[in-house]
Amino acid sequence: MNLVRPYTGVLDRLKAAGLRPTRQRLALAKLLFEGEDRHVTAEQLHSEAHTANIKVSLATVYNTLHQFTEAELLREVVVEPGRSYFDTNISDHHHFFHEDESELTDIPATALSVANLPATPKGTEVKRVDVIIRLKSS
Amino acid sequence: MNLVRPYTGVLDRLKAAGLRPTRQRLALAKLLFEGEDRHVTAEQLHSEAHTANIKVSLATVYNTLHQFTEAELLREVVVEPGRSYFDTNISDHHHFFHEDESELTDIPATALSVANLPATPKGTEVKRVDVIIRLKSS
DNA sequence: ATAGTTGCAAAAGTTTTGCATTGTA
DNA sequence: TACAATGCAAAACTTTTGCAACTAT
Repeated sequence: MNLVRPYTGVLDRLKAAGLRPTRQRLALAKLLFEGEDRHVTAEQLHSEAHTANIKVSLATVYNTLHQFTEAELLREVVVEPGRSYFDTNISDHHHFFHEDESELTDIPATALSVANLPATPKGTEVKRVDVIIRLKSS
Repeated sequence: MNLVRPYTGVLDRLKAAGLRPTRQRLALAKLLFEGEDRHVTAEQLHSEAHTANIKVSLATVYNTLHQFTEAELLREVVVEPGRSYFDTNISDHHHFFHEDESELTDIPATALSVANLPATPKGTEVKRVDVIIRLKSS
């Protein structure tokens, strides 16, 4: 077992998710998944792609991010009005959100516990529990 | 003590917050604070105002909601990309978010506990802890 | 009167959609 | 070749800003 990351090529990952490895998709997947876990906005990823000489429109970046989210390769995190972050860490965990920097960092699920969850309303089930610890500089 | 709501006129509330009670502001405050606690979007409040024959632009609704939030008469809740909710309940509590209905409901702080909060990063302090339990129909 | 505040039209963002193009079987 | 999937321009949202008009002192 590889502690850094159970490595599978990005290509295999896309195939496993049932997504065609098109040029744009593969390029974006490489930017996202080859390296450390990260939290990116669509705009950030788009400009990275540009810098890396990958020709891709912002709309495609959005579509791709949503397809990856759908395929559970990414997780969408909503902490600010008018902007979504996409998290490459899809394991169970929570977030610090540093408001001054607009920056997210992970909190392992083991480092925090939510207890006494109230009963869910009739006819519903829990999809996910998000804990966001909002920080400000002190 | 009034169990329903420790009633102070909306006018006094605005004054106490240092906000001039202009016609629009007063009208929006009445819609927001005279009645049950609620979660509204800017668009919702704007259309309520229209229905109530209050002439106010959407931009002013946004400005007013943010001023109220700043003055701690409201709390902003971000759970969906591209839309903010404003909560008239400013006491410590958490939220269910029913994704299918795009609807928020309150969870009293006493009904749920977050334990073992990790140490906050150097130079930061906790501003708020948001717990969002995302629900789907089952 | 006038200094500060307010309210809104216009602008700026972010995100989604519709459809021509492309790629695959 | 046919058929579905893709990528992007254009459109649709939500939110913010700059400044003319207004208000309370």
